[in-house]
Amino acid sequence: MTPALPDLSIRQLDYLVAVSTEPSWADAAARIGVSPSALSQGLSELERRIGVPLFDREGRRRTMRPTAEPVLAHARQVIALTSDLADWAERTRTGRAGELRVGMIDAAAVGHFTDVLRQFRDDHPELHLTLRVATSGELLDEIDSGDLDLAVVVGGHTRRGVHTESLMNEPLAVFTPTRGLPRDVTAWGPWVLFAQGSHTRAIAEEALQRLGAPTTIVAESNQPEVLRTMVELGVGSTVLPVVQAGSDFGPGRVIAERTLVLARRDGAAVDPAAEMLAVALRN
Amino acid sequence: MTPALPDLSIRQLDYLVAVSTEPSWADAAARIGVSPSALSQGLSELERRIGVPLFDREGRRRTMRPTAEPVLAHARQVIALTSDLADWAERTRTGRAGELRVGMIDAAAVGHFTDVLRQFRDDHPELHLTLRVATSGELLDEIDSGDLDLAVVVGGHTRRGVHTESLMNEPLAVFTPTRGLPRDVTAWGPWVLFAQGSHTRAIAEEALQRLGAPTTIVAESNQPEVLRTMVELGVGSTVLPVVQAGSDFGPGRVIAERTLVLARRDGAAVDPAAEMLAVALRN
DNA sequence: TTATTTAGTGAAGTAACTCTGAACTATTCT
DNA sequence: AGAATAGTTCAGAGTTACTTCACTAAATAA
Repeated sequence: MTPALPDLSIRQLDYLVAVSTEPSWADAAARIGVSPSALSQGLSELERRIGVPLFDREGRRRTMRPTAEPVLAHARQVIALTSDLADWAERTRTGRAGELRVGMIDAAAVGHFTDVLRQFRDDHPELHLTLRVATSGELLDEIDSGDLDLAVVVGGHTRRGVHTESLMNEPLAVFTPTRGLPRDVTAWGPWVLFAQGSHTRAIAEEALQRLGAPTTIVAESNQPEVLRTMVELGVGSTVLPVVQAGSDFGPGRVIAERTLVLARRDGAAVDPAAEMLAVALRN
Repeated sequence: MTPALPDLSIRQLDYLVAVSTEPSWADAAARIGVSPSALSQGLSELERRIGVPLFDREGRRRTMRPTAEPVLAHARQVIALTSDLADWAERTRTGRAGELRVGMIDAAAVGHFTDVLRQFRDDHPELHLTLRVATSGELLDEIDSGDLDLAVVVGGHTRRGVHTESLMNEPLAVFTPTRGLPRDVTAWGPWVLFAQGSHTRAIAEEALQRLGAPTTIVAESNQPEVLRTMVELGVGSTVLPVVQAGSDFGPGRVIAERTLVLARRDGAAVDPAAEMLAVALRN
């Protein structure tokens, strides 16, 4: 059991330092921006709480007694520490300090938001920003567990405890081997698609079914690079976000769209840095 | 102009440390001796004043976010410092630390209060006690200027700004060369007395005049040792405090008394150590 | 000396803060 | 599902800290 500490406030300590620095108490009060009376009462209260006489009285005037030196030293030190803390807080508030853990699906990281990320890094050189690229599902898990502060993922997932906000709609298009896409929808395919379990895969399949196309799947991968290569090899057609199709294919036939959303932990404190990045991502 | 510091109180920092230490906030509140509600509100206030989010909300529960680590470190440090200060205050209050500057006239230092001083030194080994022996006038000047915390001097002086309190009455007696004191008062003398300006000298002269004795003065000194030697050499008689007469003379004839008083600077804060010594001096 | 200025304290009133207790909500345990 | 646990919010009361104003002691000017 610790012997109850005196409840000193920064303000009181500041009073003490002020009267030790300024020529008169009135000056000290003025510097702090408080009435002389408040200063007088505040110092009386400080003296009372510490329980050791700090001042001698010369008539109506009080002068700091030498005994009070340790208290003054304490005050200076605590004020210096608090000043450092205030600096830290200011830097954190303005995103110039701290850590920010961001997750993005590949299309966002190397497609839509590359420039935003680069700019943000430049604007906040002292901020320790880590970027993790993974699937929406993984990223959402990490948001949920608190391992990420913020993520850009494919919308449509519903995760308890994760708050999402729509960022943009992104077209998904069919890309075929160089010979082109048949007029007859039932002649489309076979398919090389994102792996089972991927939300984008589900959107693609659903769109194909809606159009009446066959959904024979001959290969799967979560890497768009792999899908593109397979298409080039003639293994089949694919459905990809336009931004990930590359320039080797034609413009592609848009058959659906997916939404990219900003995901944050529900109820997580609004990290100032995270909020700034969020603003940047919204354009 | 310093950028206004957040007015954090020790109490709030204590809250933060408590929740970081105890398994639950309820436990933390209990340890501090405050209601859970107060803890909750106090931490919200702390967060608000620092201006940086410190907690994440898991539903209704708040958990400290890693970002808050610097704040926690700050809190620990300030509390440690304050704890040291509280220790110092406690030691100062109980006279186990600090400095005490005492003045005494010779009769008090080596006569009446020798044992009190020795005892006090033993009781307060960590207290830095300095003893200055000088005349009442000099000591009172030093009390007045703040160079002494407390002094034992001869009463009857009136010094503006010095508060005195009677400690004891002390007999002054006539001591003569070994042949003894004449019956006839007018045959007394000549005298070897304390130096002009001494209050005791004035008391002695006044008493001799009142008795009708001649006041021829043949030698002066403020050192009782010198006066005694002169009496032994037959230069004359003296008037001394009984305690300073030594054992070479007879019991002496008491003709007056002087008062020893405790002198302290008027309006000076009551130094705890000084007060303890004052108590001891009063017996 | 007496008047004036200066520095600081004290009292009353008010605004801000901080506590308690009660009601309420989310989470966990059984 | 129901009970127990943990923590929050709200309202009200008590405390604290500030401002203004009146006052006193000391220093300075006349």
